[in-house]
Amino acid sequence: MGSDIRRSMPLFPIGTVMQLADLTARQIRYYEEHGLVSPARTEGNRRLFSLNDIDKLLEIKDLLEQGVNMAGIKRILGDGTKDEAEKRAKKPDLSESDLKKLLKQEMMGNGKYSKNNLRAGDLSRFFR
Amino acid sequence: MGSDIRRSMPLFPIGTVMQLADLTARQIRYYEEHGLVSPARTEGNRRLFSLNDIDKLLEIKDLLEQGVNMAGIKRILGDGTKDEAEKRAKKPDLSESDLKKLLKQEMMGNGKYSKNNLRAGDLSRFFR
DNA sequence: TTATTATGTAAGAAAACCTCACACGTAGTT
DNA sequence: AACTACGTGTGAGGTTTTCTTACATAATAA
Repeated sequence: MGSDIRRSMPLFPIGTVMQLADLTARQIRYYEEHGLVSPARTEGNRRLFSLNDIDKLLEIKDLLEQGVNMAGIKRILGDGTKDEAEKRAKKPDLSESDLKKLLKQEMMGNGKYSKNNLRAGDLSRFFR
Repeated sequence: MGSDIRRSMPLFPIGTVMQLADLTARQIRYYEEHGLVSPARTEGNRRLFSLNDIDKLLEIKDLLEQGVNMAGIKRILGDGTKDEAEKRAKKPDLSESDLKKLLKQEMMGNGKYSKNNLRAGDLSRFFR
């Protein structure tokens, strides 16, 4: 549908995203570094995030809080590439060993996080 | 409804608004100076606009393009005050003379504007 | 002509953001 | 215990963006 372009429109600077997702700039840049999000850039090289980006950041946060590490999140959410075709192609689902590792980690979920501003998926219903 | 708080949430820096509404920073600040919009501010005094603010800016732009001047726009849209009660109280509708002036101006609509990124009201359906 | 209106533009300062780079706590490994 | 890897904190130094203030200008109104 056409709302995809709206949801993928680069609108928010990192400061706004920090507040909306309750993440530090360091965290957000780190996730980008790992290819999980690929915010657009202004002419002056400032990051501009879309609603989709923010949704993804919330999912990342969620998974991290559940004990999943970067590698696991990459397998689950895929990289920030917009190429859907490639995304499908490169989806050999989790391997046995990967799955075991993930389950092992989720098993021992640590509860060291608390004040969430937004939960994953919330942004889907954020506007209108 | 509850989406009011979402639509009035301060999210966008002036740069983003400039692009969305196709207005210069000067214009936006000028309209604020006249009390037509009242964007929130960051701790560091940067303006943060809400979706409602942007909608209003688009309406202002629209009216200006139709030849209505600031005074007229103030009467039509009211100031940026969130006080709805006051807004209703101070609505003696347009006076005869005001109306005549406005109509006269709208009559001779000048067509010196062209590349609109968004039209007034568009943002209402912008998300989701 | 002169005043007003809406906008352009420039200067100087401050906030926000950028990219490194290094530090640190925790957890797992040797 | 010592070492390593991971996710994040923090600081330095630099660039971009935004801020206020002030003056200029084209078009309209008086």
